[in-house]
Amino acid sequence: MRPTVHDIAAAAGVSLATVDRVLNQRPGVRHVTREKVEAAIRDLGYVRDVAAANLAKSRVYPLTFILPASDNSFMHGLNAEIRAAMARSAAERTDIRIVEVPAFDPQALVRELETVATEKPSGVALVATDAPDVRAAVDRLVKDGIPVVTLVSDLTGSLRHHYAGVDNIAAGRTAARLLGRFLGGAQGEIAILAGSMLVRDHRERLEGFTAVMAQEFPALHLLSVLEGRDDPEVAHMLIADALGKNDGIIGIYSLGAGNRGLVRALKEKAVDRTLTVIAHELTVHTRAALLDGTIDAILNQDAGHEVRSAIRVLKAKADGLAVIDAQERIRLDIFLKDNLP
Amino acid sequence: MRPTVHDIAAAAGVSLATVDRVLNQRPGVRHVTREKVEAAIRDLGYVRDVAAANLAKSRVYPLTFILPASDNSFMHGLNAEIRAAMARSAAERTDIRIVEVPAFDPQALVRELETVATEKPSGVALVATDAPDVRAAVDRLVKDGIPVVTLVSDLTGSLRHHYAGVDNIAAGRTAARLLGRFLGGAQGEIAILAGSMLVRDHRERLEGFTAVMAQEFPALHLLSVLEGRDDPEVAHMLIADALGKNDGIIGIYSLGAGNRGLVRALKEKAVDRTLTVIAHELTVHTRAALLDGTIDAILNQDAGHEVRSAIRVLKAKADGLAVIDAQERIRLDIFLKDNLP
DNA sequence: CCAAATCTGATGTACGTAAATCAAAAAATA
DNA sequence: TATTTTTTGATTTACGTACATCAGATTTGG
Repeated sequence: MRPTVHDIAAAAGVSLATVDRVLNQRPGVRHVTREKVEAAIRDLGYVRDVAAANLAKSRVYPLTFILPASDNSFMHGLNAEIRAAMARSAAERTDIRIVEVPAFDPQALVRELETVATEKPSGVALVATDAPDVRAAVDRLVKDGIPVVTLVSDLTGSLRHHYAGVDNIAAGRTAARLLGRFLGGAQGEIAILAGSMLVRDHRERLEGFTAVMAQEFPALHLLSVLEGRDDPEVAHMLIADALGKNDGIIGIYSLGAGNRGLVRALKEKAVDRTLTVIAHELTVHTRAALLDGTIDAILNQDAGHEVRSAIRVLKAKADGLAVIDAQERIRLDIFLKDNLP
Repeated sequence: MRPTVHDIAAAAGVSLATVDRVLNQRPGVRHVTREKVEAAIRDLGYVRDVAAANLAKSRVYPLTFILPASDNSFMHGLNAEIRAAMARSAAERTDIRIVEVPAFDPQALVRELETVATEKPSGVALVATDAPDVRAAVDRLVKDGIPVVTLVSDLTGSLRHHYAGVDNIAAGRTAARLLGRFLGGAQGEIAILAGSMLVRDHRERLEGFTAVMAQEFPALHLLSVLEGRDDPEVAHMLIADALGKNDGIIGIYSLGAGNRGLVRALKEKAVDRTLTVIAHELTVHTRAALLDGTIDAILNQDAGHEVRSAIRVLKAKADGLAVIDAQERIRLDIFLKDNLP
């Protein structure tokens, strides 16, 4: 049997109340006594029974998720996964709130972070917009003792406790190698469709992609980046235009959202030519395109895993517990038509 | 606030004791009364607080893991992950026991399953050897009310509650497509190195691989399967021999273990030729080979995920709770040198 | 050395459920 | 109707921890 507070009290030769004061960092314990208790805790290998503690505290974890109000499949999926987690709130003792802020608007995000700070939740998860003010606001939250996890897009250089998302540089590099290898030794042009260079994850994907391309596949020439603003219509226009003007294009890397437009353009303009296409995020549209051969590979991040991981980490941090790192690593999924879930 | 047993009792107009009898399926409740209580449970949306219940029961989940006594990196890794889970036993209320049985020996496995049945654990996880007797033994366990999860290798057609492992047919198909695409339109021979055709997961990988190869890459000719018994020495010998005799080989698919031998053979015999190589399972050896370019892609199943998933599922089944399917799907990881963890 | 301040112990209640006991009520049987 | 059997209620203890209160002990400062 694992030791309880009673065992600690007996071993340290103090009362239960004193053990409790030490464990919960309440005042009124002399230094020497505190050390006696801590020694007993170490010796017996006591670990607080979190379930019992939470029961006694009737603890719930109020968690706030701050998301950009973007109207694309990925954000909708993320939203749905958070709602699914809300449905499990009772069992998980969470009380989850979703807040939407205008996308790509650092100031709005900062204001929201400040509002959230006054509510003192057990934890905050946010899709970070990369700006110094946001960093500062996050750091303030952390210094107030509130666990913070970045979701999907990281905020490097800030004090956030954890990042629940994929390594986007690695994603870009992987896309480059897949595209390069799939194209064999062929020579030609590569079109790149991004959402916006203002978002960190897209910038990082591009960075990784161009690095590997330059180093390992010099026969492939990268065209300048098309910014589709994650909008299917814009994406369609840009790709249709590019394919019409340039028949040297033999490959496409779509690193953002709005792939419905990309797929439509491909079906209209590229039936007669062989294009190799790599895209991000598995949606109904990209899935269908992968199956019918329009897209050759999809790189994906599992929003469900990201949300569940963020919640686990926030709860653990709120309790000062360790997390299983391997479990919380969000993996880059590579889907070919053969290994779709 | 979520409803408690007290609320149910009040709503159903019965006493706490009766609610308890209904909840824990104890005898001594008239049919009509039982239905009144169940109605109240539904109406109020009561869900038992598992943490409190476990606390009251001082419940632990005795779990038994049955593994083949195989001496390869993957099984060692699996073993290590189970031990890591044992280290978390206190917090997770588990009491995990590992039993090793001779590999590829259905009778030994059946005997062990029968022994385990007498111990009435809360759950059993096993790496299944595919045989009718084993299926029957598993079915008996299930009928005794003991949750059973197959690990790594499934036992289709049995009553096991869940399979914690990858889809090996999909894995084989994916390997085929990667190899085919990486080879461009080239023509040549493909060597296949397996552990043994007696193991279901290897058979399934081969099945998926040959299917896609035949259908989509007719220019590639598959050589007959080499069985390396998951042994590095045997694998080395077989591959070195094949490469020496046949210089039409342009690709290799290694779908089992013992890749240390494969890598050594490649470094000795294939420095001057360009081979495309796909292997399974990320280990120190395959990892190094991927980084230095000897191997082009690694397909992997995350043993840690499999073990944690098996434990979660067994606990949930023991409590009659639902599992999050998406969370328990074990994914096929595809590693290129760019997205290694 | 006494008063004040600080520390410690003893005790009780609570969290939500499990499980047991005994008494009382209701139903079934004779 | 009397008796037995079955069903239900009331109550208590327990799980391991949190938290509050009050009394008693010990340590400080003057």
